[in-house]
Amino acid sequence: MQTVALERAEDNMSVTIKDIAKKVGVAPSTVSRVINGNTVISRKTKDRILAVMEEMDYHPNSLARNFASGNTYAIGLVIDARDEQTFSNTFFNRSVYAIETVSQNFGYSLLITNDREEEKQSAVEKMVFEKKVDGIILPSTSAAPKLIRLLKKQKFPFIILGEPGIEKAETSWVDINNAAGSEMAVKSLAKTGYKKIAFIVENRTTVFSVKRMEGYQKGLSEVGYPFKEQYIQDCMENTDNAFLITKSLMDYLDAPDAILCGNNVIAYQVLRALKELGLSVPGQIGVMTFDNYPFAEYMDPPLSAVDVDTFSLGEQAATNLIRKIQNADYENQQTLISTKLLLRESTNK
Amino acid sequence: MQTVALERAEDNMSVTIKDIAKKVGVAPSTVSRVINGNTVISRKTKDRILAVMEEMDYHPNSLARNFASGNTYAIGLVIDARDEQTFSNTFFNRSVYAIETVSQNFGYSLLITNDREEEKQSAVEKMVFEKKVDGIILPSTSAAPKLIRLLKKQKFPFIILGEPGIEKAETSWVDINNAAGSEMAVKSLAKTGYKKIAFIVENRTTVFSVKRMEGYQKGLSEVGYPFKEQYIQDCMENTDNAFLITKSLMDYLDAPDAILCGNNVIAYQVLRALKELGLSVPGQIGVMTFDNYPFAEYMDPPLSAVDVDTFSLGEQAATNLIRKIQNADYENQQTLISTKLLLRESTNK
DNA sequence: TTGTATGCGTTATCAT
DNA sequence: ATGATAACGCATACAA
Repeated sequence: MQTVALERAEDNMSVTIKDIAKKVGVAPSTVSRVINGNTVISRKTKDRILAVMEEMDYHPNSLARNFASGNTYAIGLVIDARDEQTFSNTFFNRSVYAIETVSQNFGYSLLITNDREEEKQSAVEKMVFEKKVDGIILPSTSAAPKLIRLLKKQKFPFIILGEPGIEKAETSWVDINNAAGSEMAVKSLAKTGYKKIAFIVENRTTVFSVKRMEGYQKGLSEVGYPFKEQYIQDCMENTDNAFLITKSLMDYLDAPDAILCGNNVIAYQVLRALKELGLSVPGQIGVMTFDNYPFAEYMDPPLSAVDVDTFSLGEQAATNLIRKIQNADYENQQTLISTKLLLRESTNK
Repeated sequence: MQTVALERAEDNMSVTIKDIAKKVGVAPSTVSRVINGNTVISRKTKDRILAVMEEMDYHPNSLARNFASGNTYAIGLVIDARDEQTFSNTFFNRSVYAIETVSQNFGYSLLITNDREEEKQSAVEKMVFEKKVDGIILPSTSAAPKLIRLLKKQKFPFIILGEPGIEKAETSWVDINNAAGSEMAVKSLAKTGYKKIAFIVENRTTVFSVKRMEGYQKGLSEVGYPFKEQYIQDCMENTDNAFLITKSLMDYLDAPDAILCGNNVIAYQVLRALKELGLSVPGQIGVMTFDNYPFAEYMDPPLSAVDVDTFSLGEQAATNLIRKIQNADYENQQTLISTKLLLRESTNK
């Protein structure tokens, strides 16, 4: 009869396993077993229970479930709130999308927290102490030594998004293979015939930037090009600087014939500067950029790009984390996601 | 003594209010009352309890708290997964940032879910049925009649992000004042001296697009300009089309002298097309765009823009939702966020 | 102001 | 394969 369900609904009381049990004539524990499905139940009772659950419009109360089991079935994603930009970062957001997708597939909720300092403890520490999630994904910029220490001490599952500056071998992390990315960029440019390749980076300090510079140098040496200090230029976090940097780069006696850019905005400024100088791309100078979004292919000319698969990045991170949650002995793992080269007009010699 | 805390830690068992109570020599309920702070407790016992909590490194178990109280202290943000773009949408992401900020301030966690269809019920319905959150924020694109009906029937707190197509008056929602936005754009262009203003929209179907077109027409009539059908052009969701659209627009005998664009990418294509046609901006034709990110100010020339404050959007949504959660009688509310005009070179007559 | 007792809905540990 | 029952940690109604 639908009546019971309706009465419940009117009273605004939820149907519980007890109600199901009573109606079917079994013990609540039997109903619980059916729900969890990890015990063998006779086909007959199982079917009857399922039918009644359907009939009474039963939905397990996750609050009670979590409490009884001690799991939250949620993972936490930490956002580095020191710059609001994170959320505006398209690449990061593809990762978030991937993380959400994987979580949902595994039956986990995704909880997002900005890593701000509160009165005494950070929001992240709070998540851990109060058991709000079963594990966390941490951007490397938020992976402070203190936090890492806490997580390890509590044996709290976590994975770092981006190669960390510390404890590289004693933590799990996932990153883009930045070194390989710029190496393949240099090699491709060289193969096309460019001889003097400059690199304009966002900064020289972050791990990913350092890796990219290493890969750049490695690429040069592998194709037998000399490394020139002044061919690496630093925007110092202000991409507007790329405009003037380009102009002065092209002022050198020994000016480059190709420029590799750390991101799309830098590339945009480089193109503007070259245009002002009356230099044709790719005729007189080649331009290649990291990141294939959002404007790379709309630029004039369309930009060749080192494409970075941030979906995979998030996917790997989430998958690894959930494995760790479900298996405490799961070993630490470091993963590098390969980059891909998208050749477009801007490097067509 | 630290000993107890240490033993606990070694056993990997958490300190509970019972432990605190025993140590202090009070009843667990007294400890509970101190934690929740809504009962009057004698200064003396309160201080002793707080001291011991500190000493034993106590942290309330949110699983137990939530279960006992019946609240999750979490709000759900639904993402429209039908396009992965949502996450890549900078404007949307500013809203997310705001929502997270407000939630955290009120002590709520933020849970993000893609609105995909699962076996039988959507992820959103699941959140509601299984009491995973206390309320949800729903993009208007996900506000299907079926879901709205469910939410209302369950008296489940929710708020819609973007003016919904249905039940406008019987739901709470927050949106950008799109109509006023294009109206002020038209008026500003007219005031500058532009006489024939075209409008290239993403589509003609979504509520926000319809509102913008209404505002555009209202603006025209207020400044006494005639409305011409062919001055409204539709990209049909493919912004690349804006390139060809612009070319054919300028082919008319009665070609426009200003173009208002639905977003940055459209504006970029418009600029490209005008450049190819050898038309100077703003000399021969003015260009203005909705949205001030990310490239509007870097364009050549820098683009005037209707700036849309998506941070406020999210802030309002979250604030209203939490009020609703905390006060069941809180009345439905419809909020429109004002737009702002950023005048740059592209409309300098 | 504080203590006692009960219950929240489920899982898990014994039984049988 | 299933039943009975004890937890889980906290909030709260009722007593005192």
